[in-house]
Amino acid sequence: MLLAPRAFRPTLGCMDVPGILHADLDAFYAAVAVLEDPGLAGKPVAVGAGVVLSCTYEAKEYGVRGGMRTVDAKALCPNLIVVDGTFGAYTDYSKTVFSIFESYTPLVEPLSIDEAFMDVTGSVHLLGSPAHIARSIREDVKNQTGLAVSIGVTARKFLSKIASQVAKPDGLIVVLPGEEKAFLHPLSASYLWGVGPVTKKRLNQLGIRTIGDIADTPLDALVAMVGGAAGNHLHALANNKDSRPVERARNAKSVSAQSAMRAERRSMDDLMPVLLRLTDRVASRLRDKDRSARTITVRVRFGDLSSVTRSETLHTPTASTAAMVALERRLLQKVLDEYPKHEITLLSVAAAGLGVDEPIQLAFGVSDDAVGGGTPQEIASSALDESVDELRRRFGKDILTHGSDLLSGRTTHTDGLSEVMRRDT
DNA sequence: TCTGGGGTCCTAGGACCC
DNA sequence: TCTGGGGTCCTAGGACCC
Repeated sequence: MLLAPRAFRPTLGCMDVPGILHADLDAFYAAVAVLEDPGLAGKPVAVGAGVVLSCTYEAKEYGVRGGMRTVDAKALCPNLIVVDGTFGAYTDYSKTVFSIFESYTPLVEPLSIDEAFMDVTGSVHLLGSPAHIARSIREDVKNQTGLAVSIGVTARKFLSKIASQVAKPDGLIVVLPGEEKAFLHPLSASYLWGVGPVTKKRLNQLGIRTIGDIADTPLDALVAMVGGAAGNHLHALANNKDSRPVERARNAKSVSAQSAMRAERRSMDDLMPVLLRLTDRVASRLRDKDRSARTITVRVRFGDLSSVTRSETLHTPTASTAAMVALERRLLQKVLDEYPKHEITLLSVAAAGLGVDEPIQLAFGVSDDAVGGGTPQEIASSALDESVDELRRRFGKDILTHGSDLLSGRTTHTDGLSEVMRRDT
């Protein structure tokens, strides 16, 4: 089923062409490490401190895998060269690769730093068949960066992603219409997006091993096994149904930071510096993007790897380190009180319910009524003065001291606001 | 087999409102 | 006052992905 990429066939109509590509850089971090230090070429190399983020195919031959502890990887492969993953070249390579993608179609959907979907259906009449385009992209990436990229070409997103996995390393697989199920059904169920260790085990217990087995299982039986959403999802994919379009980058829905630590019982005093550091990371990333968050979550992982989360949703979004830390401290205190003896191995904070920064919404939200003409800036300014007065009336406090920050879209005022609203509830 | 950090989505129960 | 139905929001936990 491994098809050689075909030559450009102008007779093939657009509608018949499988026009969705999934491109995945091979062993990205490790490959970049080798490019940055050519002395590493041909050697078993792993990138990562503590755990293996990525490793070369030479290392994979020894059984080294991503996610492994580096000490375990060394045990498998004594010659393994471990490179600290902190050098900053990754994003440069990634940018170059994505700009190559975008030179073939504007419809590029990034999945991560080293992976993307592309819909090239609209480029076919200019650039040739999708298979031809894929081959061309692989050459461009190789020539301009030295990296190998594997590509799957089919008519559906999930299928192209599977095809690129099967194509690795440094390969190209094209699955033509009509041949999808023949390609898909013999593959292990774990190739499907959404089948991880737990679901795989559950399916195996019922004798379901391949994607074809899933396709042959009645939908209601599948739903009974793995739940409504997952059951419907897997059943559809196994039958080659996936109508999701390729979409350009979406905005993130949450921002988080975490820090692992030695298993030890820790007090609030021990944890506060960590909490502050993590929160500052999250809050400043929010501010950089001019966004703010409503739901703040604290997660604690214990020595036995179980974990608990505590969260709270504010009335008003915030991007202030101080406001977030104050809330997180309360949530963390709850956990410490509830689990007085547990050792703690990880602390994580997350901010979700992200909105565009509130000052902008506030300004234009009230500018419709009660405001006369003027420049946009003037309209926004008088609208803001009104809202500020309204808030002062409601809360009876001088909570908004940064009027100019409001206008400039900074978040300072939301800090005071959310703190007042929190006390209020 | 549990070793890091950053994410998404789903489920299920409870509170609350109409 | 009790009961029922329907909808939304919040919280907590879990699976999965790169």
